[in-house]
Amino acid sequence: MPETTETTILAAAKKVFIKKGYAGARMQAIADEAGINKAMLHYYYRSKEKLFRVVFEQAMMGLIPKLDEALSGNGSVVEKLEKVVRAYVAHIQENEHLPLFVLHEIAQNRIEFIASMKSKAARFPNFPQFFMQIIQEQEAGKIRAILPVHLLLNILGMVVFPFIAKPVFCNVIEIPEADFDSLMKDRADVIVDFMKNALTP
Amino acid sequence: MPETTETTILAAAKKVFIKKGYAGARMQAIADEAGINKAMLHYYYRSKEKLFRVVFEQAMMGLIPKLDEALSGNGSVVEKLEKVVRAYVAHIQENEHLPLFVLHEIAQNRIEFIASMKSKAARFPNFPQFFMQIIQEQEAGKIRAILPVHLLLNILGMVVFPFIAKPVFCNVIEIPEADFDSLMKDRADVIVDFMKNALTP
DNA sequence: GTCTATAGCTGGATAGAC
DNA sequence: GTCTATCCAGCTATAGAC
Repeated sequence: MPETTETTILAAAKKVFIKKGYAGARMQAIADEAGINKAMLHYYYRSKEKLFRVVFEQAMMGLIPKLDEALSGNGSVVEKLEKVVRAYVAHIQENEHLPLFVLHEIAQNRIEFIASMKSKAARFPNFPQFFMQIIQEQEAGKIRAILPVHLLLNILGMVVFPFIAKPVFCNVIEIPEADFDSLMKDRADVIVDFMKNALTP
Repeated sequence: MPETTETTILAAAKKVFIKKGYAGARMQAIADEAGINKAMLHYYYRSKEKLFRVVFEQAMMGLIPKLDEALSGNGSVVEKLEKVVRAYVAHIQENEHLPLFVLHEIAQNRIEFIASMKSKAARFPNFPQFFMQIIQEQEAGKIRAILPVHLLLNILGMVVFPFIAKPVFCNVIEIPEADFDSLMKDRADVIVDFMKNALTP
């Protein structure tokens, strides 16, 4: 990706929006971060709203296709979920503010995102198919009974929560954030282990 | 609690702040919600910042002591965690925007909250003690090995995540929010079951 | 205590020179 | 394309009448 002014702005906007949220972000802060002038933001992206949409879309694009990559193919349910866990933990560790950003902005329903997302995303996960596979393995006695939706929520919850709760958690439990980070290095392994135990009949 | 103007304002402020976040909340919106005038907000609470602090503090007070209630006493680890799950699921179901609010605002570190919180909270959970109990039960072979911090994160993740992710989840998976809500009725049972299977040696 | 009116500022957006 | 200067709406906060 060449470093044009346009891409510099976008990178700066990502940083600021994802950290502060739409309402908390300031165009001035984005301009400063990009090392250029406020007017340029409007020259390239017209408005705060439009700039935000680009940032948000790209943020989602970094998440949704990862699910598809993990869930498609022909591994077992546990193998697929293990892929989900590892892919997300790794991705979030490199973008720590990302999940909270996405969750917060969607809760504000600033976005009617699914329509635009599904059409634009190169890959989109096939949930009905995956859920079916879960049920089949359960009927075959390979994994314990649990509604597929709940299983997915359990996994995603264990993956995502620690990162968005880090500041609260460190404060309440009183451990330094550095210690927390080093604990998180094993995070994927711990989740996979926990999941396997929970699902083994 | 008598319905004075002061309490009316606070209730309105809770509603607006928790739904929109600090940056997204408008004093006018709070005034409207309370059915009174903007000037009154300042008369009673001086500034947006000060009003926010009261709201935030009370929000945290609704969460932290619940942990203590569940973790103190003399049940087993699993029994205590089951209490945590049931208490939080119930509480969040009645305050659906609460967790995202707390997580988002703390991530913005608008709050150096632990100091003021620990001194004001009537009950504050004793984590070292609980973690010790976990280790003891593990050494006694009663539950599987897992670092106490990770275990707690797993449980809280499974509890909190579904509620904060509801809008995303419903959009991506394409199920109506009403269906999701009815799924969530069993949520506590599902988590408890999953946890027990994961922890049983 | 409660209201109306308004001050004062912040921040998104634009005009216009270069 | 990039900058400076500026407009104007929207917001917090206050003054002042009742």
